[in-house]
Amino acid sequence: MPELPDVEMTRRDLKRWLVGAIVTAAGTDDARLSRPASPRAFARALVGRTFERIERRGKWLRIGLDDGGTLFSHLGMTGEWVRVAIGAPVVRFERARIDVALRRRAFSVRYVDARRFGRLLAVRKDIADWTALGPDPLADGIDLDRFSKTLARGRRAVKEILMDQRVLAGVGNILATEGLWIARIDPRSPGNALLLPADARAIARGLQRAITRELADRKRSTDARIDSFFVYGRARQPCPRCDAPLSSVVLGGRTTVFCRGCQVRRRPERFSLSDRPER
DNA sequence: CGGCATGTTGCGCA
DNA sequence: TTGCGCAACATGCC
Repeated sequence: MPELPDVEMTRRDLKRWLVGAIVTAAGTDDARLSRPASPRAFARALVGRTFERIERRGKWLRIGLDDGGTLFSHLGMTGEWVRVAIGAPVVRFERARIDVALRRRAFSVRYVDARRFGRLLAVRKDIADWTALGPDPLADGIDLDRFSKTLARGRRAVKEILMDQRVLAGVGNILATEGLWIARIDPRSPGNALLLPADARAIARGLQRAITRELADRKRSTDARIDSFFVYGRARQPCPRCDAPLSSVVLGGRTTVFCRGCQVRRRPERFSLSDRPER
């Protein structure tokens, strides 16, 4: 499920379901998801409380309670929130349950996560995972000047820089892949080879377009996933723009699809003029 | 059975 | 101190 657009859709669901709702029962038995808090702390923090607001930054959700407490949720790789009738049986891969009452209606919200890479913890102060996040491209926009400087500083491949949550919160493998294809920039290009303002601008626009596109897509169908991507998951298929067969490489441990035909690879300036005099 | 998966983290090493 | 490459995490699905 997870990446900025999915988490944003989840935030909208949870806002409708939970804001103003009072918790009548809650529980989890998964110490892994609630780490470093205890599973018992989850129920203790929630029961009797009212949800006041829900915010998203990157792939994290922060849900505020009426007593100043906070519930943090990260969907990991396979997490999602679903709403069911009160008293409904445990759903497949359910890891936590929150029963609530809202405007005289009672229902249950369940956290479901097959692989359990997600997080779900009730705490009384912000966690480092949240405070360390960089700006959110959707909520905060991308400050081109700052972004450009960040790119120029590193020699890591630009795609790895984009997926660094301290640089831009919420960009994952899909968004980085799609955004760079839209920007026509080779994901292997080192950041310090992308010094032109036009490069930062193209990447920022590519990411924004990828986010907007996926959001619109999520709104429509629930399951038309892969089909909506330009290049993600389409290695060896023709590039939708220039028809060249799409290539695949591994960057930062993640499969990366791109087009050798229309995504420009930038090389770093390896030598200054004084290092390599002409002769 | 083998390979891959939308994410994060910790470890060994340069 | 920083950065890099990777294995590991836990499980489903093709």
